[in-house]
Amino acid sequence: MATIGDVAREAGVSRSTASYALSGKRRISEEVRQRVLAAAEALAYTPNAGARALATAQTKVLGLLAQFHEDEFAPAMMQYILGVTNTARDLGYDTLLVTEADGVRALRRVTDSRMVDGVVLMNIAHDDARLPILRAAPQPGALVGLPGDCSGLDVFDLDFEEAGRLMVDHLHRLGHRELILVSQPEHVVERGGAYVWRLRDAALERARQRGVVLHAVYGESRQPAVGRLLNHLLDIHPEATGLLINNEAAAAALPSVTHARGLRVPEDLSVIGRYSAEFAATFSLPYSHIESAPDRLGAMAVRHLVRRVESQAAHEEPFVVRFISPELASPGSTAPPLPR
Amino acid sequence: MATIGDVAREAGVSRSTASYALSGKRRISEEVRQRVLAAAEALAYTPNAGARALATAQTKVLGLLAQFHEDEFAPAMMQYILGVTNTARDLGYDTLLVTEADGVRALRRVTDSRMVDGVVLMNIAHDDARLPILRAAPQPGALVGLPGDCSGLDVFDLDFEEAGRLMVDHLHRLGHRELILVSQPEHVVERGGAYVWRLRDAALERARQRGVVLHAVYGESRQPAVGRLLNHLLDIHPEATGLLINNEAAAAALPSVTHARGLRVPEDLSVIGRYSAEFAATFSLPYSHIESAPDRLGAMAVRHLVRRVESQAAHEEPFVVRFISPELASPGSTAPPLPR
DNA sequence: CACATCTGTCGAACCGGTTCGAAACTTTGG
DNA sequence: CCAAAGTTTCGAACCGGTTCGACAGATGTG
Repeated sequence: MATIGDVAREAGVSRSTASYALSGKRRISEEVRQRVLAAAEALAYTPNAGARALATAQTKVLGLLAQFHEDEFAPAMMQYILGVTNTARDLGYDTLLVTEADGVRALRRVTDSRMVDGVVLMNIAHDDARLPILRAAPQPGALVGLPGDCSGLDVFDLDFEEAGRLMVDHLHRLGHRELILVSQPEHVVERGGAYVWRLRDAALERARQRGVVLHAVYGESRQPAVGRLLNHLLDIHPEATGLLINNEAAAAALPSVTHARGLRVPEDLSVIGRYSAEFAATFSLPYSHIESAPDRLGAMAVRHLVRRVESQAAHEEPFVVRFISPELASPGSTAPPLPR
Repeated sequence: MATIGDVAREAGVSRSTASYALSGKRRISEEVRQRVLAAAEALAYTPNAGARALATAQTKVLGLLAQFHEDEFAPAMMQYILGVTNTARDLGYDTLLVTEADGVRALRRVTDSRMVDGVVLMNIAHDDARLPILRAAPQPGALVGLPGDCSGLDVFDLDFEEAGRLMVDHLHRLGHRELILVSQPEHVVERGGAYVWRLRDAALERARQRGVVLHAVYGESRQPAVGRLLNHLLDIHPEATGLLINNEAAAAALPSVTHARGLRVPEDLSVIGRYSAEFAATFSLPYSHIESAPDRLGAMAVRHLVRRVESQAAHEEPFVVRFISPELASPGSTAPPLPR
């Protein structure tokens, strides 16, 4: 494999001249520059990433730290990952995907060894053990998900509170007065998945204000448990005319449940989910839903991260906590409740 | 951040002694070794990955090159990725996930710049443009998926031919004499997705041998097209008593179709799919299926790759093409056909 | 007691880039 | 025609590790 020394020799110049000719960081006469470029081309020269990283203290790699819990819904993760890798590449960065179970060790390893210029953290827990490490790390970081303490961090998330309010308001406006909210399983909350209670508590609050009855329950993450649960809920709340779903597995399972019960959506039951358009297409879910925009979130986090990595000025800027506003998409599964 | 020079100074030894004390590649007196270890601990020393890569010509990173086509079924990909990243980590490697649309450029970049010690290629096309690059690269590679020409490559895939035969044999043995096979959409084949015709052709051949009528058709990758197609197929082949599915989207859409038509599985229709257990659980599919074992395939590819990377001997070994034998899992959706 | 051997440590070179300061060569102006 | 200024290129140092050969001191042998 050709080194810059080989290129320099081939072009008949010194290594430094070759370097400057290729990087353009100093004026090099047009004639010499062309010779160097031709030599590089002829030798198929590509800079050695390790050597460059050592010299410039930049790796042009971002770390993406994800954690996969057995009981979580893996397909949804893919969209976040693609949002991150594609955006990173557009900005000239590659992505080191770390899925190690021990997130603290993983983060320490990639930052301490300087394998990455910055990191994106996913699956943020309310009291995430990785955050102290990140705050102490020399590289900047960006979170996708809201922790309890955002100090010293750039944070990006869907506005789950607003999502909860939006769901309730929309159905209240249509005339619904009794709703069911199916959240993620309880252990997701125990693990610190704050978005679950953020949406739920805001929805409950808004329901109270509007005089709407809202039954909020934890869901399940697997079949057949989640199907059983949905049936049970519809059994014990026969007066409920609307269903709010903050749980991918429950959304995916709902069509067969309504079908089996002979329920028409939206005539007999209005439904609003919270998931991505991609997810809706994959599972062919016909419900109105709050777009959770995983690709946009991943892209935002990376763009901010790269700005902080590259610009000395941005490095000093105050930290941001930015929420994507929830939007109600294709509202085809909600309607006024039928008079009883 | 502490360098090995800092550690050496702290311990009162030379840099080389510090290096040997930490790596154990030469005898160092116990007393000095302890001093160095203590100094490293005190300074929270972690080797700089770039410097080490430069010195050892090893990055301890593997490349994972995946390609995402708009019309493909993304959720299934996640299992392969996790199989690769987790196995890699167990063996001491991190994973660079590259999802760039231009796979050739991506592969060239990561290999030429020596960012990785080896690469795993996914989404292999029959005539994959990346393969010449890989064969010429200094790093070894492993494919997950079977290309037309395996020469000079380590290849790992499910035995799709055997899967096709297994499906036909199983239903033939139960007494079925007319079957439908729904494959991936035609454009997947056009793009070079050989596994589609490998399974189909083997199934057709075996059906011919057994005197079974097999209607093989291309499927669709999205709702509502795939649901329409399934209905249409059941309409025009009323005598068919078994359905073979080599198409994730079709498998996911089938329950609602059979339900709507009032078909009981397996009494009225026996069904065998080809997908992973993880996929089955996610979509709560109750069908007998051939396990496609994405995590095992990913793990196998990585283990072989790492062996080739690390062992001089393995580097010289002949290339392997290894197929995972298909296994029929939870055969609850097949039964003898009802007498008509 | 001289000499060979073994052990533990050090210095220097190397990996392949980047970058700074200075040297060599041109051009300009008095 | 010479000095000053500007342009272009070079040499050397540095980034942070690893590794080879050599050296010093301790140990063993005849």
